[in-house]
Amino acid sequence: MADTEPTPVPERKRGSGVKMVYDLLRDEILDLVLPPGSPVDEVQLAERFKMSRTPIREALVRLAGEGLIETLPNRSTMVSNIDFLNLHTFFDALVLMYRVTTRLAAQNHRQEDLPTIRGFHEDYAAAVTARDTLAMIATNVAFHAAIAEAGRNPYFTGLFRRLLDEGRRILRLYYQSYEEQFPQRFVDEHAEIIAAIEARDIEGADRLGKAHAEQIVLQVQQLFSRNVRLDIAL
Amino acid sequence: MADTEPTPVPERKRGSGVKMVYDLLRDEILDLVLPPGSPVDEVQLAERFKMSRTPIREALVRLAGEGLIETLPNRSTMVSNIDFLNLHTFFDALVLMYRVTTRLAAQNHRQEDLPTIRGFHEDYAAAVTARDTLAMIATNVAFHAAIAEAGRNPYFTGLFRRLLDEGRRILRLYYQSYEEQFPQRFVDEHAEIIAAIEARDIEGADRLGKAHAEQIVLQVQQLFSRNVRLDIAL
DNA sequence: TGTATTTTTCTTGTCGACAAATAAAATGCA
DNA sequence: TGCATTTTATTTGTCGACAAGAAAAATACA
Repeated sequence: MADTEPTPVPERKRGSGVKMVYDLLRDEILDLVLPPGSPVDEVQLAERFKMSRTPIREALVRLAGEGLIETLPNRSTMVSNIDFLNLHTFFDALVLMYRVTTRLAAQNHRQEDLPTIRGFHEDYAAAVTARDTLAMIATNVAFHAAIAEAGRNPYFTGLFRRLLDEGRRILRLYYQSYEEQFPQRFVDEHAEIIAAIEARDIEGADRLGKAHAEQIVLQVQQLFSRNVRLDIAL
Repeated sequence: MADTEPTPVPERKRGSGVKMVYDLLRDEILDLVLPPGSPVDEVQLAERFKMSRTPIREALVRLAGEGLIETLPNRSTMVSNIDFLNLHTFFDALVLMYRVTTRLAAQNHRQEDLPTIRGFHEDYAAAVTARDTLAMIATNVAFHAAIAEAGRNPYFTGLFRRLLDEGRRILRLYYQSYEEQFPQRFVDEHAEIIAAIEARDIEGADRLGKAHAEQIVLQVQQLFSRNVRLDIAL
């Protein structure tokens, strides 16, 4: 319980510690290695990373700023809970950002954006044929994040990135249960989206982005209600 | 130049220092007391607030997380610049958030939200008749922030708040020039928006929110181009 | 035994000092 | 004078230690 990692690195450069701790904790939170509610102890982290509490603290402040952890004053810090009761607000925001970023990509993308997007599209297709669920999640996120970048609106990409993070956490929670859940259909939809972006078909991209997002949300909701039903059945 | 404030408070409680510094710096940045590009010196702030660098630093990390300041590693920290070249991305995001939050308010508000919204509406009307420009900016922000809260989607309200902050900074920059710029018309539109929300007219609220936002953006853009033209003329 | 009160423990919040990195200033040299 | 090099100055990054606050444990008392 004390050493969760086999001593990452004993030596590092000035200024790199914060980012390292931030990135690693963020990954562990989003991958549910640190499940919601887990205590986050500064001293323990300081020992684990072989540094003083100061840079640890700075990383925690940043994580708290993004809502990934919560601090009870003078008492403790823990990984934020997933607000299952208000998941609909999450889905609303997610669908809108899918739409808007896809739309803006059709409007604002440059030629050099397309190879990147196509690359992730192919990675996703490969993950689907390999039935590698975790790779599907990761490449799907990368695909849509790349589209958002091509849309070139930092306000939207910022929110979208946070939403995708939270989605990653939620999907991890159920990733055992969805075999076949991200099917070939999504690969085809991705291809359509790319075509609309490339053709600068703004309304088409908007429509496809929305429909695609709603499909994904529907899948997750079904997954969700199925699991709840299982819980109740026991 | 050294003491910008007449010694705020020499005594304070454990844990309150960070929030105090954060709030004060945030206000000074948004009110352009600290204009874009201003250096933000940790030691100077520590002296000014009579505390050590540690809580100052934490406040700065949070401000950096919201993009209000920028840190050059190992060198200096300064107030973020306003990205005039990409203002359209700001306007796009602002209009969409106006729309969405108004729409969601019509859908999700509770009875107890309306008095608050009406209160800010009246404050704004009073500021208009008094021709108090700064009060107009402040109450307009409060009015729309209250509507967003009534929409009850923390993802949208979070982004909206940041956009309104940035707008506050931009408007401050030109606040000398716009007399009569927020006219009676906006008061009437606010009243229409309230009516649509109360009637739970979702599509109507959406439409009004969008139109209202576009009007505001238009005003700001006109203000902007007029000032640019002045600069060029000189 | 049950409850109020004191003590202890544990975690965070703050501090002052030092180290590292960068830019600016000073110096050397042709 | 012009340029490369060394030195200094300034600012941030990190550290270890201590203090404060809150919960948990221990104690006192009816």
